[in-house]
Amino acid sequence: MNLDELNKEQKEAVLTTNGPILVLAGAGSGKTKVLTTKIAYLIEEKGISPFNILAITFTNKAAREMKDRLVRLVGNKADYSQISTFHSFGVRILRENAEILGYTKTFSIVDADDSETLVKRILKEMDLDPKYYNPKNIRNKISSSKNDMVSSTEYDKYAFGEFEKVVSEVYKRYETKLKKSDAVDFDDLLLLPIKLFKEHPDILDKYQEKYKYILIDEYQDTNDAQYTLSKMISYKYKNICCVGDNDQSIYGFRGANYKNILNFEKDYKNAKVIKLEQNYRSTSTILDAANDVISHNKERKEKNLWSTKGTGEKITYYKAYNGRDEAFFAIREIKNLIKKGVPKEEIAIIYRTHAQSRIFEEELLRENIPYNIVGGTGFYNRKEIKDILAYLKLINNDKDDISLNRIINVPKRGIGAKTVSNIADKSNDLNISMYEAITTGKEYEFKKLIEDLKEASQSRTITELIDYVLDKTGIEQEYKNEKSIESEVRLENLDEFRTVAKSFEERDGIVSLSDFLQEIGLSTDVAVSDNKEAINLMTVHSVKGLEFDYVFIVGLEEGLFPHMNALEKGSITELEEERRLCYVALTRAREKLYLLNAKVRVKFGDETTNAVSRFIEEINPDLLDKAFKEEPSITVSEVKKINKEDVLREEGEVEYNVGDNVFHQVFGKGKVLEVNGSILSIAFPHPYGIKKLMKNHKSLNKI
DNA sequence: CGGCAATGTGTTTTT
DNA sequence: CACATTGCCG
Repeated sequence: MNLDELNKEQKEAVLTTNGPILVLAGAGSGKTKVLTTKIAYLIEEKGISPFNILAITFTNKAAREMKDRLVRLVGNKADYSQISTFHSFGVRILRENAEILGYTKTFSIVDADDSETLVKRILKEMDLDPKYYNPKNIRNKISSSKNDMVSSTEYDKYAFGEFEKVVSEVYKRYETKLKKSDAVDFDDLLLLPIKLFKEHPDILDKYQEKYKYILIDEYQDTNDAQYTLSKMISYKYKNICCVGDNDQSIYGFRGANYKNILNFEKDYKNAKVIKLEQNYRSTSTILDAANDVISHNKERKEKNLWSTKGTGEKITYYKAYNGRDEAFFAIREIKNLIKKGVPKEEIAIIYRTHAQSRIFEEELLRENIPYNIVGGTGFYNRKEIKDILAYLKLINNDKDDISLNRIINVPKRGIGAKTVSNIADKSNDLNISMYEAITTGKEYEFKKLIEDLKEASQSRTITELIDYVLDKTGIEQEYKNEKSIESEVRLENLDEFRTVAKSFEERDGIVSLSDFLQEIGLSTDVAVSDNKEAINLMTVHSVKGLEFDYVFIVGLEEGLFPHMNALEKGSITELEEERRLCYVALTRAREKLYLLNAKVRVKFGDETTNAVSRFIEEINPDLLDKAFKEEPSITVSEVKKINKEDVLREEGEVEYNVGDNVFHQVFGKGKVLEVNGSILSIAFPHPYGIKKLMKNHKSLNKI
């Protein structure tokens, strides 16, 4: 095997196959390359069976990427290694040992939405006002307790205040209901394997023998449960290779503890520590900017990341007037890049929150530029998809009260809230599932329908079953009758769902319903529709581990990036996580970075003025090339004042007529082209062009 | 029970 | 703004 492409440290990381090793790898220092080469080396040179290798990543996207790269190195053998996220690894263990833990093999997985719905139902049962006891908040508390491995019984011991007592009771009921439904949540996928291993050392031993070689990517993002799990599996042979970078720790919100990476040497005696400090990815301009930003974090180990790639182009910084202008600028630049021959897949737009994607999507659609979008108001969050999934889940596991509740009256079949709550009461009293509790009435018709679907599922493939369900339940007919654009889209989505199921079947041969449900239960995006030759849109969290030649980071404003919630709490920890997030974003680019923000942004329906992100101000101005006319910049404290004032005139409305000359605070002199109610179209000199503005806006005056 | 209108409420990030 | 929840009426 040819290792000539690796530098000295990378080579050492690959060749050290036995014993614990920690690779502290700066951004772009080739850590994925080290991991994939190392797996290939184990298989090809050390004769290790691919079955004995476990590689863990943090997102589905990263797992897919790693698998693809490994296939390129060793061919289809790669399929025999377990390369997945912690959660899908957990599903596998659970599937193989379900009965021992008191579940069946066809257990359901509830996602974050379902689990919030469950919390709401419990609050209703307890007669508590969800306005005071916020369901989302309570769900988060339960989830983070689980991630810290605090059980409901333990939580109760330390629940003192009135609110915490309630959380404790909800937590207890939540666990009972899940168990009764033969269902697990995302956190259980980590906790139950740990429980299994604690209670059954013989089973743990089996897995330790199976997974003799363990590799974990993004180790700085492990939470307590993941940390414990990886320690357990690797305990016997200690052939564990963890790769990470504390400057890229961005999952604090879900309990990640970057100290795990610092404790590695304590946990594994005589661990070898290797530092990768040469960056192969980015130009020095990009790297300098990233270093400028991250150096403002106090809680960090100094690191010396260097590049030999040359200076490259300056970073383009564009301060837009509003979100639309920001998108215009980005798309105009992207069109130029494409014209110059840059492949579309080498361009990415990255943002802090999903909500920002829409305006870029609109402009890309308008310009006919193909794009992929990762995550977001995902496919699996659409109503019609959740409905068909709930049917499939109930067919697969009739104890699944969560799914039953969702679809017992979808499409409408005259079963109202009262009936449902009667069924729920009965099921609680007799300690049976809601499905079992149904014996009479219209709901019995529903039960007969499900019985028929179950019967049908025995002799059908998933795709055939989906068609059968859509037909028998009347879901498809309902949308067909509706004949609106909305219902057309829903029908298209259902078609897409068929395609997803089909590609599963084609990949794995015949798939069992529970395998199918358990696998897609963990995916937030539709991997199948990822097309090449398209530009990429995603959040900073999803972009980690990826790289592109041209990267546009948008929405660099105080309140958005860094996000308001981190600022409001005034906690340094959270601000520093935002900064690491920015570091991750900046270091994705190989050739050129574009930093964008908007002065005015629509939020909750009305306009707010944002100050420039502190992260831009932390970058040495010599690295920036400003693509806008300089005007007095707004400081953070000034914006606080502006936001309190109303930007619109309250009285003395000004009348505008076509041809009027106006002056705008930002765009300067202009001429009114069109008056349409309270909206004016005004021509401004280059580079602003024609803008639509509100006639009562304070920034606009008649001259 | 279902439909509609009024009212309220909220947006980080992922598995 | 967009969506969820509540309240009222047929």
